[in-house]
Amino acid sequence: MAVTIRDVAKAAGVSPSTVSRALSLPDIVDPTTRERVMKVADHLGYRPNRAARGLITGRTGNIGLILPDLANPFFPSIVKGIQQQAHIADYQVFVADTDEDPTAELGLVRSLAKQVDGIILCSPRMKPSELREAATYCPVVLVNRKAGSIPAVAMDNADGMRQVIDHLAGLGHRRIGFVAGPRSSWSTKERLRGLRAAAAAAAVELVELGHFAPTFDGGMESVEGTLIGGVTAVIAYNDLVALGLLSALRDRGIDVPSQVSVVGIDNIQLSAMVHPALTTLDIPKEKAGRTSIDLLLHLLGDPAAGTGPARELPTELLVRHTTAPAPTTTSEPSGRRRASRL
Amino acid sequence: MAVTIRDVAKAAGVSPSTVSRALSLPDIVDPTTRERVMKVADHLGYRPNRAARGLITGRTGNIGLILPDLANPFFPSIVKGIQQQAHIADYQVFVADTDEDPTAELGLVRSLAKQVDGIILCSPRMKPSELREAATYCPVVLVNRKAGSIPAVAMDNADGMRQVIDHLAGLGHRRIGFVAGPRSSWSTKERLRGLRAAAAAAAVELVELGHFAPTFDGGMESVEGTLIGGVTAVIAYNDLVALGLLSALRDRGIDVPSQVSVVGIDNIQLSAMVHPALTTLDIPKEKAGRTSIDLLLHLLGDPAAGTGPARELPTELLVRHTTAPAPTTTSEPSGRRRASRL
DNA sequence: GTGAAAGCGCTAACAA
DNA sequence: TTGTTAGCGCTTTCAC
Repeated sequence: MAVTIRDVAKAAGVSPSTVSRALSLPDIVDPTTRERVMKVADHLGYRPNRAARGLITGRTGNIGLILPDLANPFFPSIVKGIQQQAHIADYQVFVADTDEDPTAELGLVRSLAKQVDGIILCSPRMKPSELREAATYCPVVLVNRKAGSIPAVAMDNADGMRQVIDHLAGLGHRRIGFVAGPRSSWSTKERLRGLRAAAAAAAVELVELGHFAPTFDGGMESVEGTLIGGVTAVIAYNDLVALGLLSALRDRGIDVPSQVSVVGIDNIQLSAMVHPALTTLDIPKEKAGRTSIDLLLHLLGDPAAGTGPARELPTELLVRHTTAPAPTTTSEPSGRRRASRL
Repeated sequence: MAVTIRDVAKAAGVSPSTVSRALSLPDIVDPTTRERVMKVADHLGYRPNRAARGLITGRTGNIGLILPDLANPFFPSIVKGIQQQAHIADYQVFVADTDEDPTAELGLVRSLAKQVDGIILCSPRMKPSELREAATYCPVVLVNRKAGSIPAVAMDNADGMRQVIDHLAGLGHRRIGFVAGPRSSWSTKERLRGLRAAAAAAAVELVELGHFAPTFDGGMESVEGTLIGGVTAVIAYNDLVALGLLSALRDRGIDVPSQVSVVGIDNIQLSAMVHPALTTLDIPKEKAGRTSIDLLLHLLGDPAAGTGPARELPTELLVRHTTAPAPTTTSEPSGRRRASRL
C-alpha cells in the first residue's frame, strides 16, 4: 500500500504525531525536526490521506458544484472560475450536472453533503423550501439565485435589463419581445421583472413570448411566437436561445438585421464567433465562479459570515450588431446603425 | 453531528456490524432484521460516511477526471457521458481542468490519486513516461490517447482522416492544408499520420500549415499560413480552430465557400449552429465518456482487465456545406456541389 | 517540543 | 445469522 504517516515517522525517527504536526502546524515543532520530517516525507513521496484526515477534522477539503447543464457554455466558464480558486486553496471540486432536471438537485445535494465542506448551487431550479432544506445538509452558496439569507452571487438583473431595453429603445424599437427560459428559473423571473420595469420607464411595450428550454433548440421553437408577436426586437433568455432563434428565423427567410433585432444574455464565447456577432449582455462568469467559492471558503472559516446581502455582479451590454426597426413597423427612421442579426 | 451507524444500531436494537451488513450485503442478513434496520436508517436519515467506508475498504466511490480545457465544448460532452454512467454506478466525479498546461497534469494525478478509485485522463498532453508514472499512482483510463497497455478510448483517426480526405479529393481538391493542434497533442500526431496516408492514397497533396492552440484564437492565427499555402481546402485540428480560421478568413474578405473549403473535427454543437453549418467529422463524445468509465469500472472490479487493446470509436463525416475548388486553382469543374464555408 | 493513547465512522475478521 | 474486536490513516488531547 501507499506510504503512511507511520512510515514517515519511523524513517524520521519520530512519532506519528510529530509528523502530523510538522505538516499541519509547522510552527509548533522544532525547526530541526521539522526539516528532517519534511525531507523524509518528501523523499518517501508521502501524501496525506485526506479521507482519514477528514474523518477526524470534519473537513474534507472538497467542495461540490451542482449545475443544470454543462453543455451550455455559460456553465463551464463558471466552473473554470471556481476551479481556479479551489486549486489555490487546495480544494478539489466535485461537479454534478442535473441535465436540467430540477428534481435531481436535492438528491445530489444529499448524496454530496457528507463528502464535501460546502456546495455551490449554480442556477438551481429547486423551490425555495427545498433550497432551505439543502442548506441544512451543509453550507451552501448560490449562484444566479437568491433565497433568504443564503449567501449568493447573482448578476444585477435589474440594471442589465435596463441596459438592454434602453439600448433598443434608443434605436427606436417600440415593441420588444422576450423569450423566457424555464418557469422554474429564478433568472427568468428576475429578468422579466427587470424588463417590465425598464420597459415601463422607457415607454416601450414588452411582449412576453412564452417559456422555452434554455437551449439552442428552445430558441428555435420560440420562432413561431416571435413571428406572430409583431415585435421589431427580441431579447432572449440567454445566448443559446438567441442563437437558436436566429437560426430558425434565417430558416424562414426572415432577414434578421432588417426585420428583427435579437439580443442575447451571457456573452458566451460563441456569441462572438458567429457572423455577424451577437449583441449580448455580458455576465462576468469566471468572476462569478471565483466570488462564489470565496464566499464559501469564507463561510467555512467563519460560520457567522454569509448572512450578509448577496453579491451583485455588474453586467455590461456588448453591442456588436444592432439595427433600428424597419420603417414599416414603427415611425423611427432606420438610421446608419448596424444590424443586430445575431 | 450527523447520524452514524451506531445511532442506527442502537435505535434498531442491533450491533453496528449488522447495520453495516444490512446495507452493504443485504442477502446475508435476516430479512426481518434487515427490514427493521432499513426502516430505522431511513427514518433517522442515515447516510453512510463514504470517507470512513473508503478508509477500510480502500474504495472511495469517487473517480477523477482530468482534461485540458472545459471551455472547449468538446470536453463538456465527454464529461456528461462520464457523469451519466458514474451516477448510475453511484460514483462521484472530481473534475479538474488543466487550462491546457501539460505540466499541471501529473501534479493533479498525484493529488487526486488518493481520493479516487481511478482517473480518466482526457486528451492528456503529458509525455509517455509521465503517463506511465501516472498509471502507477492509481488505475488510469485514457481518452483520446493511447500509450502502451493502459486502457484507452480513442477515435479511429486513420479512418476519420481517410473520410475527410476522400471527401475533399472527391470534390476535386488537389492541395489540402492541415492546421495542426499543439505539438504535445497525441491527436495531432495521429491525425497527421492518418492524413498523410490518406492523402498519399488519394493522390492529393497535404500541406502542413503549422501548430496552433486548439482554440478559436488559434484558428484565427492560422489564417496567414493558410493564405500563403495555396490550398483550396483546409482541415482544422478541431471545430474551434475551424471556426476561428473561418472568422479570420471572412475578416480578410476571403469568400469562404468559393475560395477555400474548411472542414472541422469533433462536431461540437456549435458547428451546426453557425451559418452556413460546418462540415465536420463527428466523434461520439458522450459515448467516449461512457466507454471510458465503463472501462475504468470494469478495471476496478477485475484488475486483470484493461490490458486488452484500446477501444476505437467510429467517426462519421457530417457533410453540411462543401464546395469544389475554384476553377482557377485546379482543373476540376466547380460542380453543383454545395459550399464548405464553415 | 515530543510521545502515547484515544478515537473519527466504518467494515472485516473471527467467534458465538 | 449476529455480536465482538480490531483497525483503516490520521489528528488531538493529555502527559511528559
